[in-house]
Amino acid sequence: AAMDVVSPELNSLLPDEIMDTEAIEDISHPHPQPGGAAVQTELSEDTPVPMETDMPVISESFSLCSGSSSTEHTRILTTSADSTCSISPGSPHGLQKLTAPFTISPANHQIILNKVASSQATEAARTAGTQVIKQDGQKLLVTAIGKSGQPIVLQLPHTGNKPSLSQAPGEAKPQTTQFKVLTIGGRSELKPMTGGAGNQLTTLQTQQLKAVQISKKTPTSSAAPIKFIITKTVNSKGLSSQTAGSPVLAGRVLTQNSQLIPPRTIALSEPHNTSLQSIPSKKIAISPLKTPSKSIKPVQSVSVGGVAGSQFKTIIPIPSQPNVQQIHVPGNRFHYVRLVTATTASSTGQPSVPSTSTIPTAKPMVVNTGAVRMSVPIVPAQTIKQVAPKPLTSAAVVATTQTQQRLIMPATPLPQIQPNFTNLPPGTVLAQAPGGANVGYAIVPAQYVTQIQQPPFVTLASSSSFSTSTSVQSQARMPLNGMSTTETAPRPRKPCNCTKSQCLKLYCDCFANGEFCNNCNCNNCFNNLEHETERLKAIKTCLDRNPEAFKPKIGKGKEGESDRRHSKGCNCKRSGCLKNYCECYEAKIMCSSICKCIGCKNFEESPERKTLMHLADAAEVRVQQQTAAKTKLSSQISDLLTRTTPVITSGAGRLPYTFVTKEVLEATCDCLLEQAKKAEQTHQPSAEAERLILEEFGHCLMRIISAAGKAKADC
DNA sequence: GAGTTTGAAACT
DNA sequence: CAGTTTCAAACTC
Repeated sequence: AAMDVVSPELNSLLPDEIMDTEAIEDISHPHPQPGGAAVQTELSEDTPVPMETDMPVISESFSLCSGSSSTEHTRILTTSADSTCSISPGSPHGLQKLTAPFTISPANHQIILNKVASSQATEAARTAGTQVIKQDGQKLLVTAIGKSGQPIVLQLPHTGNKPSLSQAPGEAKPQTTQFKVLTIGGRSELKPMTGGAGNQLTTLQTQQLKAVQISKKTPTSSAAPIKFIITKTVNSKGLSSQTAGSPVLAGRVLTQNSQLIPPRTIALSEPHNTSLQSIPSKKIAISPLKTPSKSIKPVQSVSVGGVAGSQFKTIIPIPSQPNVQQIHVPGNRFHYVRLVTATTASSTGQPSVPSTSTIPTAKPMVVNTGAVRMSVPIVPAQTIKQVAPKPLTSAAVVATTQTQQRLIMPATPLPQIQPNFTNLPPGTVLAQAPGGANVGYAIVPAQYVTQIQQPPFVTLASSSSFSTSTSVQSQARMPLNGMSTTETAPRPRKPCNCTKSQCLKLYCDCFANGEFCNNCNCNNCFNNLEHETERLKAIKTCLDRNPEAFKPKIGKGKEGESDRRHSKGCNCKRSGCLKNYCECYEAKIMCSSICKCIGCKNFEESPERKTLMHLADAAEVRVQQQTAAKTKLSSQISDLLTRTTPVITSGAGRLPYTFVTKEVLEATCDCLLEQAKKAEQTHQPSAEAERLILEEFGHCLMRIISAAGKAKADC
């Protein structure tokens, strides 16, 4: 039996947000079959999954079905329960279906879906740019790496066969794993998989890397959590030779044939030697997203089932920037990145071999969690300040391939800290596997990106930073026109000025928002990677005090955004709730019945409030007008200079003739006339006179040229 | 920019 | 849970 990548305890504690942001599709069995384990998702425990549905089993093969049209942006991932994918009877954890909304960029068409049992495999795959998930000894590796139009390679190792993940590519042990190579038009090819050097990624260096990670959480009661991660990787040109040169351990990654035409239908079969039972129907939670992202086009979606049911569709907008894909999770202001590091299969007795030893180089892997609106800006790499390089064994880096943004997600566990995961702020390493396995969950805020400079080690993912507008600050900055700031240009968080709290208390806005301090003016700041331990302790303390500490204060009301209100209400006494001291006012929302404020004027009919709002509106308009005027003026000046100023920057510099102004011309003429008079007065012959005049003219020209050169030098 | 005011967070 | 203190942002001058 393979070790759980994520312990059941930890898994059960994982917050919904994590799943949401990961675009994890959960499949649960609504009607547990006799002899078959009921599939229950973690989300089903206490969180309704709106998109759950029953899915009939269509085939006995795990299949990925893409859209029928090559130009179609919507693709469907279909998994049906069969002997290979269903749970064996009596198995406490039954994962039968994998439904994963993920984006498949038309340009890359790379999908990596891994289910691997061993830690080495996990690490290896992770290093190789894949995500590994194991299920009870079963290994499922679906990997699609290649150029556009290349097939998706899926590998499904046998349950009984443990991958020798630590082995070098060349010494891969023969395995009876079978995988199905999916090609365009549904053309598939089933091949035996024997890990080896031949199974390597060979096209990584020339392609963009994107990944969508989809995992499934198992119910708390499940003894063996099952997680699926579907990763779509698109090689990025930015990927260095490191990536290219990194062999996939145990040969779990197959070389793509770049000559294939764009895939349309993807079918993945997963033969198993286990006596798994097929499940007639599945309850599939396609998307934990409570609300689909707005304004999404083009859209790529993955759904479970052979039918491209819209109800299963998770709409994932594809941003113009291939590497920027974000997930908008309403109600969540953080974006989460799950880090699943390798675990040691204790039950199997498989020796724990440091996977890193066999990994020649770190391989950046981008996990696209889907496009989202952003309210937390991703700071360009140039602004990266704090760097906390971590050993390869203790840190993972999430990176975007193009913007060079990286997230370090420290996987170093902090056993003594077991906070309420639901309320953990970003950047928190959630837990360590009970068995000592190195399992880390990291909730990483977008701003985390700014913490990292070096692209260390295992780069996992992601441009998926996002933040919904539910945070107090985001809402507070919502423009008066009602348009969310998340729709506009991202605005950097205000730097804090903490002096005594070490930025480890909720006094600090950065900390309170689950962000690291970045470009702040704080003193003795501990809210950074260098003080990971202290920060985690502080988080725990805050959560002990208030489990909701890191949740947005402004929750959506019953009727949606128009009815937002403060979760606790304010307690203002002297501000009349019409100053930014008031959290309600700051969030641009009315005080509600739960507020305990005194002398509140922040209600709908309040004349003071209306006046204030009008003033603010006017001020806003004024600022906008001024800004526009400045912009216009600047543009005009620039244009004027461009048109009136002669070419200066050309290779030869400003041309001398540009200095022949009217005055210069007159002076030159005067000089020439003076020379003519002089020649006349001295009774010079006409030829000599002409010579003198021409000579003077030459002198004038020289002077002009000299002046031009001097002027140029001065510039 | 220094000082004051304010209310949430932290503490008792 | 209430009262007090601490804290950093908001605000004023």
